[in-house]
Amino acid sequence: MFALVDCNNFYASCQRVFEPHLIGKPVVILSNNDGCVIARSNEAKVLGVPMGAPAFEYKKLFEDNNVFVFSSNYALYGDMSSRVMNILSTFSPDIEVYSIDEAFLKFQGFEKFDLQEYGITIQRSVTKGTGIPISVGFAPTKALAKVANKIAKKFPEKTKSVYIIDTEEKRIKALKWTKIEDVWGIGRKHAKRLQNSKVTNAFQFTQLTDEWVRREMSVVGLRLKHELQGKPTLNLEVAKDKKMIATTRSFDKMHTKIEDISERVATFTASCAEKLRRQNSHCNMVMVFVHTNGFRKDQPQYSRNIVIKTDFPTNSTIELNHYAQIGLNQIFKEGYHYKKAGVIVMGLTPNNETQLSLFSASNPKHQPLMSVVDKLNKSIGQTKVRFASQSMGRQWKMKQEKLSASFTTKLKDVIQIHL
DNA sequence: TCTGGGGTCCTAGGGCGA
DNA sequence: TCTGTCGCCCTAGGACCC
Repeated sequence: MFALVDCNNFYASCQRVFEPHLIGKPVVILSNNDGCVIARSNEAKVLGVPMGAPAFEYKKLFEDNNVFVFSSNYALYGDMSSRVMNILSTFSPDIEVYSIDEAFLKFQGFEKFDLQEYGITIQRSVTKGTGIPISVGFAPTKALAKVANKIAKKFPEKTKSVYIIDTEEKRIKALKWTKIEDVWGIGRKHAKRLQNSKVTNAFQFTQLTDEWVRREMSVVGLRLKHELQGKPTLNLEVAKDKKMIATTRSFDKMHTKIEDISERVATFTASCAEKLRRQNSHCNMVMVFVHTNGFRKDQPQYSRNIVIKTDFPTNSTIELNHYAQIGLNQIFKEGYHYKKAGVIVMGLTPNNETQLSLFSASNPKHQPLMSVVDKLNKSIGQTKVRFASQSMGRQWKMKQEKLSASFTTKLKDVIQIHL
């Protein structure tokens, strides 16, 4: 049996833990730059705030309905997430942290257990330990556990937020209830294609022939079909090193000069390099991209990316920025209003497995320098130590007008209780 | 005026050596 | 020497996830 544990409206719930007056009120969380809505409480969903809604379009609705609006606070969410995962890992040795707010747990040898009771115990422990409400779905496969979880979340009173698919009858009933576009692994494109073929729920999907599914949706679709039929094809995944690392941002306003973009690219590269070193990896490719604002149909559009191969594997900020700037210079075109840029490092290898180059090598002085920079930034606060290519004078600030305190990760933000 | 960010996996098609 | 075939590797693009 697998269980999928999912935190309810995770970001909104994190805010509520420290501001309990928000319970029962509509709450939304905005993306970086306070751009779009990326999380909503149930009350906000009822008001008709869709996922991904541009914040400026809904400003009036927020004001009219006293919606509490927050900028995203990843320090808080990340810390709360690890607390939830720590508690979950006490219930099964086999756990896959699937995302910031979800985890799969595997239960082998639990046949004699009353899973409904066990699920409720899990749920109470997490809520008691963190204040975050969760839903639990049990089923013989991961895809069915996702379905079970959705039912638990949709009918909290009836299910006590725990639902188990453990009979053929329950499986078929659950699949008939699940709309095809809500199935895990079926995105917009496939949902549309399936609907055109008169497949509107998950049960109908499982009735398609293997050949059709294989042809139209590749082995990924076929695996999903088998999973929904109750035949396990997916197991828990072990945490692996990343295969690429990206830092990309939209700008608060549009930029036309290469000096401005160049500074941003230097900062993004520094961030990628720092993440690389944290993962104990080197990379041998750097991709740089720039975009104009696709929403401004009145302006000329331009977007390009370029991949630069490094001469040797490296994780030095200085060396990587050298390549990133070469890339930027090749793709930057005058006369456009740029809204977004990013740096992605690829071709990652662990530090101890890097391929040496015959003719050139990473500057040996960089390693100790980088480790000092990382240490300093860790002890005195992120990005306090910067490279000259990252402008010191100018303040690039993300729009974060509604940022809450970092209640669990900054000493000065810890809530004080005076007795 | 204002529309996020960071990932993974799979397939098709071309280059290339055996 | 020329040609066909196979398999491997790489890349671009598409689809998906949160």
